[in-house]
Amino acid sequence: MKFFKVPEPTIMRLSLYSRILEQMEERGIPIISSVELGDAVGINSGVVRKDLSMFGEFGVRGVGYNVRELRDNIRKLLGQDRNWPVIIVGAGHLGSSLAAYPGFTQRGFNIEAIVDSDPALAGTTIQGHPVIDWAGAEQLIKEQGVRMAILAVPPDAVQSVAQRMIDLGIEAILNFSPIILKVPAAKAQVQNVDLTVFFDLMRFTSNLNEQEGLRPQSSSLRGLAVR
Amino acid sequence: MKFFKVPEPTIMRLSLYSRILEQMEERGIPIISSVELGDAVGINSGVVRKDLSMFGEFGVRGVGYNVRELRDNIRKLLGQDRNWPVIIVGAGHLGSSLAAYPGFTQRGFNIEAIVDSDPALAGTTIQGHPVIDWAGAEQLIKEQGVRMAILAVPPDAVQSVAQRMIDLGIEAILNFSPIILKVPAAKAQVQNVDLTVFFDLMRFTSNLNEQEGLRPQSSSLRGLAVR
DNA sequence: ACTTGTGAAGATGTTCACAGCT
DNA sequence: AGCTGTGAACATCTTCACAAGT
Repeated sequence: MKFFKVPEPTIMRLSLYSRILEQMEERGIPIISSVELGDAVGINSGVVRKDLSMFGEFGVRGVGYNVRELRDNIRKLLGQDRNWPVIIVGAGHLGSSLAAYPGFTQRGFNIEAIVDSDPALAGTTIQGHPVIDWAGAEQLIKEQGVRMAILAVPPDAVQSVAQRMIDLGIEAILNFSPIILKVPAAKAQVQNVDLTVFFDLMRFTSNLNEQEGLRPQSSSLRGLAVR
Repeated sequence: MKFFKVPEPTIMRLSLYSRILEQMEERGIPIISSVELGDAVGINSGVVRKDLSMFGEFGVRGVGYNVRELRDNIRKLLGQDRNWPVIIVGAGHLGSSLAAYPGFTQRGFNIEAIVDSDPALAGTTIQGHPVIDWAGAEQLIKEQGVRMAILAVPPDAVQSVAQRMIDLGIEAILNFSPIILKVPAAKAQVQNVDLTVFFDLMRFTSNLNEQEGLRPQSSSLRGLAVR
């Protein structure tokens, strides 16, 4: 098996392409060009072609890409064509909103359950997904071979919850709490998604714009020294 | 006023530093080195120094950085020291979970209200924040000078809601729906945060790991051609 | 005529290593 | 002795522009 390096930005864009292609297919559009796909996700067409050419030759010169075919290939690349059992930890607002998102199932994730330590919640359902306690989680993870966990728990609980999940055999963790979760790389993979960062990012530019008037957005930001 | 380019990753890391420093201060730690700060956010100390030196000379050679001083400077850089009135659009799960996040207020955002088109919700409160209708939103935005909006609405509503917000004078939009919101740059700034991308990113690596056994995570991913 | 796939050039971001200061 | 600030080397990602294919 021959592996090669793939830029992380490429994977993130594949995810975007995948959704655009889904929409194109629904609308019955058979062919799409790299320019159209690029416009749809807000990037240059060359990036699209580079990204795709990395994994194979999916297009036809002079024509474009077959929408369904490309979608299927990307789905396969991202693993969207298979069923991934997932467990959500934390039945609060964020956990619930993730559980409520329908695109989840469409994209190959299967929410097996939501784990919560509140005994009052165990046995209930949220958006049709059962809420279970830790004992139930242990059983479920073993039985269903769950490998991915989504952490939507309060910041102070993150580290211990992550450890507990790893002990139960979880291999990949997506952490939504505003805490940088660190776990020995050999134990499990962690992806931290810190929403507050996006707020700060947005504000940083607003803050500047205020000082020089609103301007066209550019990918490279500008700063202003403190003194 | 002298502006200079700042890498977007730098801003995102400043946001992380800011929280770590907050924690350090609470624990009464007076001084921190670039190595310690780097470890805390999981990066090389050189990056920390580069990031900070961009905005001024905050440290003391041979000593380190004064925690409180550095925190204050970063707060100022990111605009966390001022009060930013914000409006959340969409009183669903995601909107509610954002409204529930306490760190929001701590970090200089003031959630003025949650706008929702459901008439049954107008007049109620979510997490202490009033839910208002569009008429109320118009008034509030004008009166309070609200400039930032957080969109947590269903995908099909995003584009029209964004337009409506811009018409009401909103200058910065943080879009959480899995749709790439596009707005003329001169009208407003948009930051799209597509959560599904993170899921796909995580799965991509899991998908590969499965084929070659779990490995240490590395920042550069590897791929496998489709054919 | 049109659009892909891709090497090469360019831009951006990161790491290194050491001079400079306490 | 220790840690910052920073130029220079390096790595990574993006853009360009054109040959190749239909």
